[in-house]
Amino acid sequence: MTSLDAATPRKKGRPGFAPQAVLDVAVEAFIEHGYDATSMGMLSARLGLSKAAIYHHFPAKVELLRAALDEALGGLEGVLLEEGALTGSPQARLAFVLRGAIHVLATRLPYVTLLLRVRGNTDVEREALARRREFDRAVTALVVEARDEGSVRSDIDPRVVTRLLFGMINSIVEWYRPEGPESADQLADDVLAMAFEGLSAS
Amino acid sequence: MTSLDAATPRKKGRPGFAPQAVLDVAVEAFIEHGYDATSMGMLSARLGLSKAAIYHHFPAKVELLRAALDEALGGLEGVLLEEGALTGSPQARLAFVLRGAIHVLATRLPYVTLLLRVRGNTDVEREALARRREFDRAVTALVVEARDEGSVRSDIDPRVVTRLLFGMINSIVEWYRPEGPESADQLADDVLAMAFEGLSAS
DNA sequence: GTCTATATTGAGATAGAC
DNA sequence: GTCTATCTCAATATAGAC
Repeated sequence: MTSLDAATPRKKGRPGFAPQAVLDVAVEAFIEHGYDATSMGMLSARLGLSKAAIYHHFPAKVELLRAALDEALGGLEGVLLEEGALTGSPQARLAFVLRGAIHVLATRLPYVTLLLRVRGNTDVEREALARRREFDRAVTALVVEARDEGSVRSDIDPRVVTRLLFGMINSIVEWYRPEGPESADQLADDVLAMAFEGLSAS
Repeated sequence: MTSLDAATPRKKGRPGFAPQAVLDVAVEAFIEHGYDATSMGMLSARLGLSKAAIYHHFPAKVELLRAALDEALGGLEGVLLEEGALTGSPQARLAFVLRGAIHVLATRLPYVTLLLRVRGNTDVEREALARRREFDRAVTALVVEARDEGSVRSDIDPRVVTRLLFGMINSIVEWYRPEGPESADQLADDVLAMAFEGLSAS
């Protein structure tokens, strides 16, 4: 996954690269330099592969971006379909979705990191932002439900609440490293504690 | 400031552009497309000015970036030097600094937005990130003081607390617009309420 | 499936006239 | 202070051999 030897074994004889290996290297570079500032030449150098060979796996640079963003969005959207997001009290469902989002973020860190850097300059980016907005809308709806139920404060606009919640959650990509001391579960505990109870000592 | 007629009046006869007008247009473009992906040609088109004329005001593209980042960092660093950041209880000083950071963010929105997009690919960016880290360190020290005082929860690592706080605060640049309905003071009230008291209904 | 070689476009920056 | 014209280099993408 991180190295040159492909994760998926090849079907035929040739050694070569799995598309997944190419994608992972590309995502790493996109995060480091930004999508636009990353040249196919840089990818080819990192892969030890010619530019032309990359075009064999992905027909255009933007298809690498599309595949990566889809990986992130699929994960987030999947959380909304899980059991815990559909049954239980609004507060419990909200907590489940936030925890799920943190889990996706931790397990698909590079893909989500890239998603959060996208600004909507190409069609692929705009489609991704639209899907992301749809996800946020679903979470805002949960915040509204929890507020109506009385479990969440009602003195702040639910959209602002949702934005601040995801501001906190999304910022995790800036510093969390899976190989570090903190597990994804511990991380989620800390974030949910800060989100629901706040900074003040109880 | 936002338009073609310069803010600072020219010393000599020629009309021309104030450097500040060039900078503001550049920052807008850097935010929209990213620094690397913004070409001097795009800036020249937006300004209605030739590329060569831009080089008259700023000797290189990266100097535009440097000036913008300095604007943001100067504002944040200034907060730490104000009266309220130096006197009072740790909790009060922490709240003052967070409120001040939100105020800087709202009043220098484009500059801070750009600062938050910087990834450290050039020397100018790395210097900016170092200054930003120094600011964060100062805030972390305040969190530690407030924790020792007993006013801030002690079950989460102060560095994690600070990162989550600024994750929330920094995310404001993604959606806050000064011309919108919410004033900067209201915004700060909401953010501090969420930060200190959390999402749960009291 | 990978290579070398190349077509074509646009980048940052400069020269020198006005 | 601004212009046109241009230098040099690197970008995406393709052609065609192996």
